[in-house]
Amino acid sequence: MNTHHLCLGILSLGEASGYEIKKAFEETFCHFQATSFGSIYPALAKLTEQGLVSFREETQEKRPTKKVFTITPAGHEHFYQTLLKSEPAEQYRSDFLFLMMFAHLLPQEHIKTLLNKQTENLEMELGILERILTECQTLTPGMRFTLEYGVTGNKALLKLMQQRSLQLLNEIDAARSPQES
Amino acid sequence: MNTHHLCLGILSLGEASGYEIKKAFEETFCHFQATSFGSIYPALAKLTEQGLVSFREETQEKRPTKKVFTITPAGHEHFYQTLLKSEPAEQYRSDFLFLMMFAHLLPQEHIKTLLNKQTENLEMELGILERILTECQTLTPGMRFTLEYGVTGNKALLKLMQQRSLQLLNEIDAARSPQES
DNA sequence: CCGACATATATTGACCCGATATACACTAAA
DNA sequence: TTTAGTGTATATCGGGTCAATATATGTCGG
Repeated sequence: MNTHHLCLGILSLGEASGYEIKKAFEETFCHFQATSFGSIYPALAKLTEQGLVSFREETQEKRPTKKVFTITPAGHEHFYQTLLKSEPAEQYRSDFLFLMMFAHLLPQEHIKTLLNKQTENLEMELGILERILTECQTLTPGMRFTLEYGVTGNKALLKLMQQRSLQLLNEIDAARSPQES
Repeated sequence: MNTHHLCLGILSLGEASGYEIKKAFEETFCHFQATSFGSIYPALAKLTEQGLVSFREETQEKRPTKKVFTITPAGHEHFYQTLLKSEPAEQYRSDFLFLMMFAHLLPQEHIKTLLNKQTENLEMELGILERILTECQTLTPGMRFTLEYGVTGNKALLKLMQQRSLQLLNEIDAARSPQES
């Protein structure tokens, strides 16, 4: 599942420019997919070449000219085949957990700051997801599910952060003091 | 936080070859960090060049010759400075949620298969994490925390999958039938 | 009037990852 | 017995990704 497929997916929901595809990722998909202009524009060029999308140039007043992309029937079919053969994979990368792995090397105060920042990050993302869930009434069942999935994960992790943070600090302190005394 | 820093991190726990660094990621770090030979070997070469690690060649009987890398004092200091200035970030990519976003395009049976596979994946990872937690008695507080973090997230998501899967299938079915009748 | 922000397309360079190549040893099935 | 598979070990390649940057224009607030 790469940027080509992600673009086809967005375009299967309606025509859009490269800029609008990026925005769609930032708004609706950001908690489980991301991409950048450096991937989107080359992908759209190649998809056009392959006949999976087409575009028209839309000259706007007081705005740069837009290339509006539309998915073709061949593109729809190709996207459907991609969906059918894709495995439900997930990947998770956390600099936060990597830092916690080496918490014993860091000053107590710094660990506290990291734990607080992480908690804030989780709270912020939870807030965004919940706002979309309550504000948008026209979500498809699938979209609603992805948001609830994110909410559930974040809520559980937040609870852990609130319950475990102090304990972790104490444990690290306890493991440190024998050497120092 | 890139492969250079990840290698320094592993080496700060003890000397290792490139192959062993990869194994460390697969065994202990896999639920929140991953990397590949294509990143590790160039990283080790550059770290050597910069004087942050050094290596000796270890000829083994009946095994290929090993390059055993050791972190230098400069490497320790560099790693410490990296830890201090790193932000606690996270990123999550899910082909599974992307597929669910377009579940309305897929046959009911296929959605069921995807939901089952995802549940199995979560169960498997949960099993691995819990096994490490119970079997390894010498874990540092930080390591224990990262494992519990993973366990908590996976448990919450598994519960959601068990509670919500059928409901999702019904909702998609309900949204589909008006057009078909 | 100026700086910040938004719209819009596009490229670059550094980096990352999966696949592949090479090479040897061990083991278990055919 | 041989051959396929697995494990140890190093290394590279190509395609893909990402953050930063360039360019151009318009809006809005201070």
